[in-house]
Amino acid sequence: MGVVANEPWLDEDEQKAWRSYLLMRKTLETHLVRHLQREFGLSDSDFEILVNLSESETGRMRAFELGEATQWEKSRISHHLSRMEKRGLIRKAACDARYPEIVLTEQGLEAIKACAPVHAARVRELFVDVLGKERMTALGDAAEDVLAAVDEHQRTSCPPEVRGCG
Amino acid sequence: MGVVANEPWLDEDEQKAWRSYLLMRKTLETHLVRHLQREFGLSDSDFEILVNLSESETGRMRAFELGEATQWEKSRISHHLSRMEKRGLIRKAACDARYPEIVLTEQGLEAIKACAPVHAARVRELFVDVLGKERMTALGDAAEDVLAAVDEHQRTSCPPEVRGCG
DNA sequence: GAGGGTAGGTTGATGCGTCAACCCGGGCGG
DNA sequence: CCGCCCGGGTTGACGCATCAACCTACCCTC
Repeated sequence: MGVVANEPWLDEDEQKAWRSYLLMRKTLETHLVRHLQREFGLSDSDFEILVNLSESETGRMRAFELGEATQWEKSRISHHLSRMEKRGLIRKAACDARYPEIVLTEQGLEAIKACAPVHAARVRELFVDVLGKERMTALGDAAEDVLAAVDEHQRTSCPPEVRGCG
Repeated sequence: MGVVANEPWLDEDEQKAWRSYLLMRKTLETHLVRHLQREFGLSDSDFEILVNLSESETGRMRAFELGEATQWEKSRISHHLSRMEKRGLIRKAACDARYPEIVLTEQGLEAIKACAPVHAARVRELFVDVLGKERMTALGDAAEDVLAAVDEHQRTSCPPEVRGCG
């Protein structure tokens, strides 16, 4: 039907690059996530939480700190922490008499210690080493620029209540 | 706890670039998806199907062709097409006496015609123009390299039954 | 000290993505 | 003809992500 092809809102090169990016992004993520899941029984969300907890001084954080760190919505945090608690990866410790702290359990610590190096090696093999030092830095910078643009776009062209979570 | 920080499986620069990439990827996607959803009531999955259908000669494709085009699992295709049919964006036409063809409805066509230019403009603003011609091409090339590496990795280090969908 | 606002968190509904299991018809070896 | 596999497709169950609504302790102001 050529709805898009006949009115190229992105020109050919732009389309090509954009679609390559989309494909890479999806393929790489799917691949990494699948491995994490099959080898360690962890989802990428589990991994993200565990990384953040394990990087903290004490292995304990408030839920909303995790929210800031991960940029997730609070309800997502809440839901996911519940699931992780059921599986014994974390535990909620009521110390503040109000807001529980999220504590990394022994099991959670084992899990992250086991899978992090494997995961990192895979990231290195499939991304870091493929791109090489220079393109990595370039990509990092590019990412910052895009992030800035999105932030700007959020601030200027969205009514505040549309901006969402953060 | 410094589990990760003390044993840097990626060095500092690598981490920084990788995490910038992750953040950009998520932020950009969330932003685009949210707009698509709020302004047109379309999910990114809807959009992807509609783009593919609308780019075909006839506006009709077999489900498995859509599967190839999108790289989705067959069950995902099936589920999603059902949902889209319920909403009147597509329709299943039984022409082959066995496998139905997926047909773009009038409504589906309207939807994609309405949202594609807006979406493309946003992609341009937040991505294409931010990066500029050169970095775009560089990124496109980089994406191809990463894709190749993942393909390679799938072929070599995964047992065939783990490789998944396609 | 009563009312309102707000930040942190929970809950439920709904849509999406994946996995495993199944269905079904066509091709093929015996 | 029977049994088998295989490709295309559907289904159900489950975990995940988002949205909207709600709860609640604290703070502020009057």
